[in-house]
Amino acid sequence: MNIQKTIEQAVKNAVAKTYDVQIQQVEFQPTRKDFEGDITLVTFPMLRQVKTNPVQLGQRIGEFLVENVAEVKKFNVVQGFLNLVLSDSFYLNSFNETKNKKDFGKLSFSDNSKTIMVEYSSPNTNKPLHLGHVRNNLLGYSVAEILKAAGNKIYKTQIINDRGIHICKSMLAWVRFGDGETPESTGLKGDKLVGNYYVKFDQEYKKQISELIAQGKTEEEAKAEAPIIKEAQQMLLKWEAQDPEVIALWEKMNQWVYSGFEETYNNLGVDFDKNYYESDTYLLGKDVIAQGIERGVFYKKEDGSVWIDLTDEGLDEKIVLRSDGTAVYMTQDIGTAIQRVKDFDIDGMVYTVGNEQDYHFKVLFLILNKLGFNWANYLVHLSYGMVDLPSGKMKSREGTVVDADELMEQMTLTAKTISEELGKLDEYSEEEKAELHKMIGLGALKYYILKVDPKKRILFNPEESVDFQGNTGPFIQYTYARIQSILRKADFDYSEESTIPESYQLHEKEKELIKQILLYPEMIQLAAENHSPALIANYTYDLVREFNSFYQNVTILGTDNEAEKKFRVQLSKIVGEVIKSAFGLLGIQVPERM
RNA sequence: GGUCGCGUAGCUCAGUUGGAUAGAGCACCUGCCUUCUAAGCAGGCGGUCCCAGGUUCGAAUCCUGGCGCGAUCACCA
Repeated sequence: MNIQKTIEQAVKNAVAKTYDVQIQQVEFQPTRKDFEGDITLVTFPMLRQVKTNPVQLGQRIGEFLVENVAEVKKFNVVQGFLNLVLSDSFYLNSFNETKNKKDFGKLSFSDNSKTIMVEYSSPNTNKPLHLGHVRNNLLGYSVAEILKAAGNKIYKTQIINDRGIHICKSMLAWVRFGDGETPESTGLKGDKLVGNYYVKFDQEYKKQISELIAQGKTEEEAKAEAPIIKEAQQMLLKWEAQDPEVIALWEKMNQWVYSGFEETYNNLGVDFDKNYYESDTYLLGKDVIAQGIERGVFYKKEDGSVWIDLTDEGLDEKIVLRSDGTAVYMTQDIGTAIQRVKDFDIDGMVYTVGNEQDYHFKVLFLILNKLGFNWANYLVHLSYGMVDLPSGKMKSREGTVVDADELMEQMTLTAKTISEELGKLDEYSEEEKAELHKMIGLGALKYYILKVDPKKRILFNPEESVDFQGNTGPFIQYTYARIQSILRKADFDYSEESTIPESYQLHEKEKELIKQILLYPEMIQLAAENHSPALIANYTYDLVREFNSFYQNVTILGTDNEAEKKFRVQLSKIVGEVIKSAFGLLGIQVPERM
């Protein structure tokens, strides 16, 4: 069925017959552009078992394949490389098969599918989302879509960090300096309003620290004794004691933040099946720790704190419960993981969290493993590099962040400017134009971020705007729009089977396009295995580059051969479908015109 | 200091399990809009794949040792 498998078997037969040797591995690679051929057999590895020279071996196998495998039309041997030329009819047949497939490239849920929960975003509720969150969101959403396309059942989730001292800081500053401000009264997005007070707290805190230092305190003392920080700590205690007033304030301000986040998520085009809130889960895990002590996984120190010894694994000792019995981050994550498996009967989880937490997740997975959960083997930390600015790390408190909403706004504006310069959309209404500008602006942003290998860090320079030409989202969207234009202009029925004759000689560009299309299914699998949207992005770019070359070198509607015309329209249509499908996996929409 | 990650063209990035002369985009230079959308196409310029050893028929890729950048090593999250 798979052509490579067919050839592989034939190669084994050829070697067995000619040299009486059974070979195990047959190595293929795509033929380099500078040589004639579609698929190349590398003969060097076989020379260990077969005693001959590479050229002769290639020659013998080549002759055998041409004789015995219908799809192999001819061959040439360059050094130890056997380049095989496949017949056009093979490509035409493959093309016709994919043409009729519904969700070409995607697998549906089956017996060997897994149910996986993908966690991403997971923000703090004390400040707005910034570019770092944008990368996280885009990655998490896209990986979820890719895993789904690879045949898995997916739940998207986030854990919202809605409690703790940082939230109390915003709350306190609002009480102190807020003068009753609300999103309604100021016209500010809720998350922005609350974020302002987080900054305000920090300013006040710093002021008090320097005052105390001026009075003769050490920096450490000043940091601990500043009245405002003590007050925030008091507030946290009250929160934990369920003080009605504090709880009411907390609920009110969190609500502001949530509606702000919702707007950002909507604009970004990401969604979640289930939200977990830290205020619900932060106590989870304690029972598990207690059981773990009995089973000897954890041990208690004299002061009452509980630890796990991971020195055998080359790691350190790690605390899992404080001496006062309260939970730490790790306690909570253990509890939450177990809770999720209970809630959704999942086989595994993907945590989209920055690489600064590599160590944490290594430890978490190890602990869950030692606790004996078999699903612990299916936990993945989707670790990605930080997004830095030329000036260094982004810091919310110091205001050196690229705000998510502003960034999207900016991208949309750039798209608008370019679009208006080109002026191709005169028949569009203002509303349609606005929608398109957003689609293109976000396409540029998303592609820009997703095309980079997740584990690499991104240096984002706000001064140099994201490109709209070359290897970019808009270039790919543009190609899609071009294809749709052709389909609109094709005033004949191209839906049925292509009637291209067996003898048809495929144009080189047509053949390259079909080759690239046929790669799509395995690319989805590869991207799923590697949790890498970048593979999809780069694949799509290659496809689109190939199509544009075809488009500009081969006439599609201009040919007077009807069968050829129909075939080329169908080919264009499939390319469009693959672009749309692949971009869907990246969370990027495609336009009918642009 | 220990651990983990990264280092490829001026810049941003690709490079499958080790394979042929290391590829794209941006920028710069040449051509191409009376013909399917020029956000495009065709071409040019541009490389010590961080350095040094090693493994092998063959290394950007694997191993060892350096150098540089980043992260992490809290009873923070």
